[in-house]
Amino acid sequence: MTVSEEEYRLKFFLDNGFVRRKCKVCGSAYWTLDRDRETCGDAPCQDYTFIGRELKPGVDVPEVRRIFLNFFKCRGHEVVKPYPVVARWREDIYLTIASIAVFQPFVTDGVVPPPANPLVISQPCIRLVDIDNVGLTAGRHLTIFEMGGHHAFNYPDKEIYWKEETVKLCHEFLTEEIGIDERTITYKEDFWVGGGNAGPDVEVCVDGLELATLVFMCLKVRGEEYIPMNMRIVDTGYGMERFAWFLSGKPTAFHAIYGELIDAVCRDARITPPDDELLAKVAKASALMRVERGRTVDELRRELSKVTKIPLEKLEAEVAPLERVFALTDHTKCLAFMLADGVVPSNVGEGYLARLVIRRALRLCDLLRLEEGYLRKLVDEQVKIWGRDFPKLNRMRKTIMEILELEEEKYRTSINRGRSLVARVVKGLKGESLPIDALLQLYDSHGLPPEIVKEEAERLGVAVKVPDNFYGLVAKLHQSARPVKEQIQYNVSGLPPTKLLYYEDQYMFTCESRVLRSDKGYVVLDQTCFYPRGGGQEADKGFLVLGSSKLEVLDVIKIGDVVVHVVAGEVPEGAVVKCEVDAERRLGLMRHHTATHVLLEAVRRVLGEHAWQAGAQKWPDRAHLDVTHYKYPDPQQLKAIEDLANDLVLKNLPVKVSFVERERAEREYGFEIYQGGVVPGRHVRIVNIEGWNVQACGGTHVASTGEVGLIKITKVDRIQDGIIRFEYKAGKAALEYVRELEEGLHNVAQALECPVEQVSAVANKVRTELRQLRKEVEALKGRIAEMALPTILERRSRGEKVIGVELDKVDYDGMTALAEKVLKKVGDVALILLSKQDDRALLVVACGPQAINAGLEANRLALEVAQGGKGRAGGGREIAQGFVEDLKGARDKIEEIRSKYR
RNA sequence: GGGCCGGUAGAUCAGCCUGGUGGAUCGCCCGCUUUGCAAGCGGGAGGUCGCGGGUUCAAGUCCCGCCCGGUCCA
Repeated sequence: MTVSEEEYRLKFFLDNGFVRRKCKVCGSAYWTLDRDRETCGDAPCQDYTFIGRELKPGVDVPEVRRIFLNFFKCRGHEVVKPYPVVARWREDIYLTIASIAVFQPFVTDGVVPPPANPLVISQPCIRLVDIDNVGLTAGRHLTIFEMGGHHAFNYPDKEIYWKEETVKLCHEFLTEEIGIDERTITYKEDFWVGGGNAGPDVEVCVDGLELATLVFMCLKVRGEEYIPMNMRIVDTGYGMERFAWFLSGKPTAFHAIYGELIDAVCRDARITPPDDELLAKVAKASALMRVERGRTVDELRRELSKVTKIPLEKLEAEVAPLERVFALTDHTKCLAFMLADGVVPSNVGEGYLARLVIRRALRLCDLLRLEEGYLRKLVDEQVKIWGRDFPKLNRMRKTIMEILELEEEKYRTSINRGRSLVARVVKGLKGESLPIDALLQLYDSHGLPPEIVKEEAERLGVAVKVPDNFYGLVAKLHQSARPVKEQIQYNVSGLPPTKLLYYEDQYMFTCESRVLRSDKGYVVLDQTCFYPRGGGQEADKGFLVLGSSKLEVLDVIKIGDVVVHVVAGEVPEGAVVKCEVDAERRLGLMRHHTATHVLLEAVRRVLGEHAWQAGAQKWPDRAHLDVTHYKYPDPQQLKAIEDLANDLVLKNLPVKVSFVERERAEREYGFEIYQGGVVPGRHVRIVNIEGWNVQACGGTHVASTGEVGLIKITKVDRIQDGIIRFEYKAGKAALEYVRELEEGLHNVAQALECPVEQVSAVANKVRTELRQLRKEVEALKGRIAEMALPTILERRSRGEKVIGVELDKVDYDGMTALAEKVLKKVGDVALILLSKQDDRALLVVACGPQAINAGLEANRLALEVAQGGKGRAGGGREIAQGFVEDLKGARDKIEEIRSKYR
């Protein structure tokens, strides 16, 4: 995208004596007051010149935040409270990655007005894409940071402010409020694309550090094209941590953000931090490094050594441990926020991201030789520090600690399992070094980081070469196309929105409607009381009645604003039909839907606020609810949940449904209303069980909780790590379920011939008896087989080398046991056993060592006998088995062999 | 959601590739030995080889489906 220079030729720049220059390093155009300036002022075109300057020594992040918010408040902006770091109102991203993310997509699409206009916010943001670089760049990269943003939303009919005012505000903030020399400020021209939107922007840099970006969002990205938006949005981002770093003049941002915590961790890890001079040198140089994804740490370190002329060994020894401390403090703050917002570690979704950060942090702890449980300790410190401004951290402290303890345990067992796995792989190794394939497999299948494998393998004396592009190779393993979801395609263009009668009266099961369109089994009406599949609720079934003909409704779907009835047949367009919803079925669905809201709240109250709905499905006779939680609930908790839910049913509270403006609903009830996922539109439908639970929900509900009837949890399952599924039944279906259980119990009692009260005792007795009997049978089989033993030994002492024995209804096990006993005593016989069954005879041939030497091999003999007896056989030289159908033929064959070896 | 790995004695695992008598170590029980001990010696108990189907004379082993666990990626 080429942007016209005019986009940046602001009156503000021209009036105040700014000149436009091109950076001699990167070639970017920028505006400056300093006519002698040669570079754009951003890293890596120049290094950091603010380190050690101490413009405002001792300033920290809360202080910067306060200054920032207050400045813009005084200039007409309303201060908006920060949103969660988990972006539950969005489907396209897991985490809040920028302050503007808070207002996407509904505000930026013009669907919903912003909470204030203009507004200012300091929003904690999490970005994990650069996690590898955290610590290496003196704090330019962080997983968690606060983005200060002043935003103005300009509508076609209402202008707040645009480029001129934005840059002016920024400039005033930097110079008047912060006290930066205006000649050191550069405004670099740039074009920004992200989140489906785009627009020109200027990067605001001072002394090598980009302090803010001012984006003028005015385009929508449609494939290859940019199309103008109706709205124009001022989207600014000021790095609070960067300001703190810049103002304090500390060697790294981590010192500015965490202060004494860095020293404390260094002490705990027994690290002597390098002096500030060395640190400053490294920090300045890090500004010049091209830090991109895909470049390895080793590579960067080598470059750093070259730039600073500090020997690589010195860097490794003195700087690397400190960088790990930086990364660890960063990761622990990130975890405190993620977990406080209710992320439960898992192998899927945002939970996986949490686990990723936890595992990296634990690995850092190990590298720093910090004791077990240190991660928890450090996160606890972070909760204390940041909980002052973000009270939710304190509220969730107990849950956070519990989760971290469980995760550390999992990590340790996983690593231990991994170590023994490495030992096994090494043992099976023929060559000297571990192949890359094995290394990849250990990581991909068992989560073993290559360094751990290397460490363990080298301890066992096997060399390991970890390729520089290791994680790239891992990525290669996962190149596969994703399957496309199947969906009914039906063109509804030209049709008016269907009037949704099920929202006007949830108990309306019949109505009269005009047929707007009918073809290929799809019928669209002007209005309907049929509920279409959606929000986890199954579609209604029933009939469309026209005169004497009844058309069965098989499915109902909603495409845009149009409800489409899937039927077996056609109705004439323009006709008026009577809709008849299967009322009994729909009532079942309503009970289960309301039961779901009731149960969800019970679950959250018992398990905690981190328990978020991760999915739900309602059928007429059952439902399930998936919830994020980190361990299997114990029986007391389950009982408490069930009790709580049923208490609420008995209270018979009204279930109130209303349409509310989105922003009002969010303000009044919080993001907890989006448990079932994001719902589109200006107005959201709010289902309110007063005093209990409020949800944004499009489903149909009963009018009061009493109508739900009994709620019975039927099964609790861990469907994924970090997600548990409750299956339950409500109303008549619950009764039916209990009845079935009762019937089943009676059947068991009858089968056991005991009273119902004693089934478990009797079942236990039967089980132990069965075990005993099985053993006894086993022993008896051996004994029966043994009975043939004296005869066999006697025949052998008479000189028989091939001994044929016929048994009756002895199975393979018994025959094998006998053979074993014989061969234990004498090694020079070939034993041919036949055991008569109903329609055939089993055959086992066993040969002792001397017999084998003499040419008597069990498998060969067995085959011969089987051939003679119309059977089949096979096996090894010592023992072989098979069967024969013709007993006489087998006997003859055995006789033949006997005579051969007499 | 997809890929990969695994499920065999109370625990950790071998056996599976190449089908033919289910094993090792620790733990447990009994006995011996020792002043004592996480010790030593001897003996013993302990298994629906995750579940179901198929192939085969024969399946822990091969094939298919399912369940459970782990792990990586989105």
